[in-house]
Amino acid sequence: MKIDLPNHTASQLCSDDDSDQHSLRSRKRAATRLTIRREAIALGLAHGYENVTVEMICAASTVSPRTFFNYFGSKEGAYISAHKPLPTAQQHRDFVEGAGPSVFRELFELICGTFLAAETDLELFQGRHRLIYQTPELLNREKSRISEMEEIFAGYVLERFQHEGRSTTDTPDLEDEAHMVVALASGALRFALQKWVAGNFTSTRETLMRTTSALIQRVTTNEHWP
Amino acid sequence: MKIDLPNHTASQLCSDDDSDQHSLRSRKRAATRLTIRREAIALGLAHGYENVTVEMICAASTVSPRTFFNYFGSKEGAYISAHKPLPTAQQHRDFVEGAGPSVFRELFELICGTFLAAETDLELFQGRHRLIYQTPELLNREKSRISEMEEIFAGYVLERFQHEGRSTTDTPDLEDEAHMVVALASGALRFALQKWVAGNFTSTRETLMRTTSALIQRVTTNEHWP
DNA sequence: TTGCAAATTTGCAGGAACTGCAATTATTCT
DNA sequence: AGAATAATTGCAGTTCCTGCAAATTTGCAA
Repeated sequence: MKIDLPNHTASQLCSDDDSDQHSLRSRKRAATRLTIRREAIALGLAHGYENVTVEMICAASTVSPRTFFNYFGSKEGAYISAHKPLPTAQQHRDFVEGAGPSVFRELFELICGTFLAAETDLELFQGRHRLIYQTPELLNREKSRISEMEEIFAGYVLERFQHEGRSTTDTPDLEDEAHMVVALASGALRFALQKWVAGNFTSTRETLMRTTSALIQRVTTNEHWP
Repeated sequence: MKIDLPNHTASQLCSDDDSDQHSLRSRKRAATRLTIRREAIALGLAHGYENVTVEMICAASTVSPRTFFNYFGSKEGAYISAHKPLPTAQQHRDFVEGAGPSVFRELFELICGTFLAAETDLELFQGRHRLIYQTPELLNREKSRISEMEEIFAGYVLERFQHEGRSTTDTPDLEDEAHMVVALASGALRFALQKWVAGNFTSTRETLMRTTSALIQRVTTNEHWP
């Protein structure tokens, strides 16, 4: 099994996808990857992202620069969230075929669920989050990562619409409608995530859901349409 | 007057801001800048962004590489939209103090007006647009540029809320609410822009407004809240 | 017009990110 | 153990980008 081909064109950064479970090899790889990430973030937090060189990171994690690039493909790669949190086929189907009354609520739950499930190492997550939000360049990357996710979820919403019997030929804007639903839900998620991080990861998902749902409602119903 | 300090940290790319009007100097600078942009985009369209080197661009526009970086600070700089289209103080005030019934509509008009007013050279605009949307790296930049704009407009919406008497202490989520309003309006704008470009810049702003407004309405009113 | 001051362009040296290639070392399989 | 496979590494080279100081151009005033 070859490591992470630098499939850089598609703005792929890297994946922690370890399809093998328990070979010495894959455990070692996972360990190395984690070490590099940790050192990278520690250095970034200590000296500021732009003052950290790949060489420093390598020195701190005792790998060669070449190996660093084998793993991450780019300096940023070591900083940007590893997982592309995709819903399971099951979650996907449930959402598409679910006929609940509120697309927003269900979409939000879907995203929430997928997103939170993916993050395992809280400490790493926090460090990365702090660093990203104090580094414009990383923040930009993060934002575009998020907007890639949004594309995907917009696809799901579109599927759901079609499953509800609405067709693109019938409603040409259907795709745009899907995108806007996602934009709104995503705004809500950003909000929720901020609360969650600010509150040190304490509040329950249920509480967040309630608050957020109220927010969406307020935004969209205070409006007097022309 | 010094040229464009490479204020690169704040993800500033460059500005075509020519505060002087008519000195030979500034006209020459403007011309050079335009030439470089044109050549850069032409080369990008011809060979693909990543296969174009700064040296090629320089050769095509007869400036030294060092001068290129004096102008644009980065390779991307020559490709990403130059203007940061900000509303005039007048437009800003009108929006903040306007008490119309639909924030969305007025925000959309504000953005639309500011945005379209800024683009003068249609041909350049089209070329850039085409190239950006076929180059992931540039698209990311563009997206983050857009989300910077969104920040700004979210600020305006917040001001408007406050002008309406709503305070942050009263409603802690007020800022988030502003962001969500912008997210929605921005989704609408993206939609509108796409139509506009696809239709070869023919449809009137009024038509777009109507279609878009209908879209927003559909998204937010088909919803049965929990 | 001439000559000085300020703005602009340029060359050069060098740092840092990144890639391809081939050699070396470590793991896995038989 | 020994062959097959995978991971790591070194090295040379390209490209982006920066600082600095010298050369050139332009604006302006005597």
